Formats: sequence, C-alpha cells, structure tokens
Amino acid sequence: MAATQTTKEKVKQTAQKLFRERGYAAVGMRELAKEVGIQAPSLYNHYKSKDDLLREICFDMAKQFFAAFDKAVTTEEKSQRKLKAVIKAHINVIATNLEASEVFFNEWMFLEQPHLGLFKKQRFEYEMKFREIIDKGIKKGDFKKMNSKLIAFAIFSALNATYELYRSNEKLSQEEIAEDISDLLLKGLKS
Amino acid sequence: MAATQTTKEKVKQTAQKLFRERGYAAVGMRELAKEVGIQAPSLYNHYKSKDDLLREICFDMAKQFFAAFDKAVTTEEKSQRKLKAVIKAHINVIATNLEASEVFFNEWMFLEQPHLGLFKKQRFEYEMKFREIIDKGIKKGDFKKMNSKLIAFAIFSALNATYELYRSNEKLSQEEIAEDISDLLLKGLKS
DNA sequence: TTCTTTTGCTAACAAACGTTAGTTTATGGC
DNA sequence: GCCATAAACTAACGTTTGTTAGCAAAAGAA
Repeated sequence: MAATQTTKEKVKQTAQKLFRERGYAAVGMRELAKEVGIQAPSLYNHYKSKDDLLREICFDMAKQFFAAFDKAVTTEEKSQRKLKAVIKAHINVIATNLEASEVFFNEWMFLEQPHLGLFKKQRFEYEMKFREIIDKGIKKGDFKKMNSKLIAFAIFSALNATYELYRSNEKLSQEEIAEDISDLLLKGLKS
Repeated sequence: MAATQTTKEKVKQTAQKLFRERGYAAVGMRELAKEVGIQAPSLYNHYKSKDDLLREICFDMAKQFFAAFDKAVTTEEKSQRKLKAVIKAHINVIATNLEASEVFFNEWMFLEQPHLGLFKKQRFEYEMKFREIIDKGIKKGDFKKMNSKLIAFAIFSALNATYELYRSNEKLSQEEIAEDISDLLLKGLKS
C-alpha cells in the first residue's frame, strides 16, 4: 500500500494545492513545475495544457459528487432521512477531497469552452437532484411549504462552504459537522 | 439628478463588472481600459495600480457592511429580532451592491500586503459581531444550545451566497429573500 | 542486445502583462 | 487671456505568460 505516486499524480495533487491557495489564473506553469520538482515543459508530457489540468480536477470531482449522491439516495425512503443522507454524502465527498473541492467550487469558471458549458450543465443537474427531494418532501407534507428554490439554494450554500470549516477548525469531526449542519437545515424545513 | 459619472467612477464600475465576470487575475488593464473607452495608461491618472483598484472596491464594501450592521443592531433587543435585523441589513448591502459584493467575496485574496492582512482582520471582526449575537442568544436561552461556531458559519455561508440568487432569479424580491432565508435559519436555531 | 516508449531536459517563441516616460489636449480659476 | 491642473494620448520598458521544438537519458519489452 501507499504506492509511490506517479509524476502525473504528483502534478495533479500539486496543482490542486496551488490553484486552491492562489487561484488558477495566478499560478504559472513554471511555479507548478518547480513545486513538483521538474521543469515547466516536462508538465506537457502528462497534461496537454493548463486547461487540461483544471478540467481533470473539476470533472473528477463532479463524478464523485454524482456517485455519492446516487449511492446515498437509495438507502432511505422518508424525505427527512433521504435529504439527510444526501447531505451527509455531499459533505463526505468534500471532506475526503478538501483541496480538489475548493478548486471545483471556486475555479471552474476558468474552464475553456466547450468544457465550461458541459460543467455548468452537470452542476445544474446535480442541484436539481437535490431540489427534487425537497419539492417531493413539500408535496408529501414532510416539509413546510416554502419557496423551494430559495431554500434549496440556502442549503447548497451552507454545504458548499463546509470546506472552510474543515480548514479553520481541526477539532470538528466530519460526523459532527455533517450532523449539526443537517440538523439546523432540517429543523428549519420542518412542517 | 443622475449626475453624469466621472471617468474614475466609470473605471471602478467597469472593474467591478469585469472582475466579477472573469476574475481579478484574468482581467488585464488593457481590457479594462478598452471597456471604459480610454487607453490603458490613462487608467493610472485615476488609480495608482491594479491592486489599488481592487483595494478600493473591497474596502468600500467592508465599510458598508460594518455601517449597516451597526445601524441595525441598535434597533432590536430580543435575540431573534436582533439577529433577523442584522441578517436583513447584510442581505440589503449585498442586494444594493451586487457586483461589488461578488468581488468582495471572491477576489479579496488577490489583495497585496499589507492590505490583505488588514482585510482578513476586518472580516474576522465582522464575523465575530455576528457570532456574539448568537452566543448571547444561546446563553440567554433564546436559541437552542449548539455549536455556535459551526452554526454561525452556516448562516454566514447562506447569506454570503445570496448574490447568486439575485443573479439567477429576478422574480424574487429582496424582501422575500431576506424574509425566507432568515426564517429558515431562525427556525433551525429555535430552542 | 536492440528497439520503442516514456519522461525529462534546454532553448526559445510570440503574446500579454502591469507600468513608466514624455507629451498633448481639455478644463476651471484668476 | 493666462496659468495650473487634470486627463488623455503614443511609445516603449522589462518581465512573465503558456507553449513548442528538438534532443538526451531512462525504462521496458522483445
């Protein structure tokens, strides 16, 4: 185990770290290469371009979010429990991919077309999966009747910022964060 | 009224728009100048540097958040009403400065020292003012006993992302957004 | 061994970057 | 009308950008 990572893996990991710290546009290929321990042109043996790197980071994360959601959504039937399950799954993906998550949330806008368009589409689809659960919950009477778009948005905002929590406070466990956040939000939704 | 805006004002406004759309690092001075309708070096008649521009945008917003908070905090006594008042004030500042708010929230990291440090300090102070209200509310028994840091964070996340709501859905009024969001959060806090 | 693929290197390109210098034109006060 | 200041211009600076070309060393397969 703990197989020595390939250069390509090291490039990706270092890019995630630097993109997160200083922003995609502010990080140069020379700086990235230096951190990896090679020369800038050697990066192109592993990735076609700077954009190619960002693309892999962002779309790998997207894939993870979808997979975690789909796995979680099947385990529960009741609206509250179902919503709680996907909230926890979402937070779990963030927690286990801290750096990549931040790049995913904050740097996707630098993707070039046509990948930018595809990314936006996927993101929208994912958000709709969340909203469906809330809408159904409202319809079934499990949740209070309220503006679902607005509420779904508020929930999403809180979730998508949890990476800041992990970074700012090491004492909080993932369980604790997921539990408290979903409690707060679910209680607000109570009918 | 509607006084014709000075060139300096136009520069700032255009910078806000471009920085928001494409990110501070991705916007060049030539592009900014072109959008304003002047040549790049002419920008330096109004601002000392690119960083100077970002600084004015960010610190002007900071000033507005503080002023709105201080004005709102005096109007109410009860914890719930007080928290609701500052939430509304915060959302109101965002709503009336949509573009500058997004720059404030997403591009501050590109500030150079020493202003970056000052900015972080102010931001922390502002967040603490919010947390104080929550902590006092918990102590007085107005709010449920819970991890205040985590909860304060969740509230902040939802608030600070409201600009996305305004951008994505024009039908929602500012009143509606402020009312629904604070309702959701306050209900979750209920003891 | 020999051949092929991978992965690194140095040198260099064209373009874009923020900014400065020096000059001209427009504006407002006396 | 005269002078000072503000605000625009053109030209150019040195640096950094992402990337390509061409070549050398290492690794793996036959």
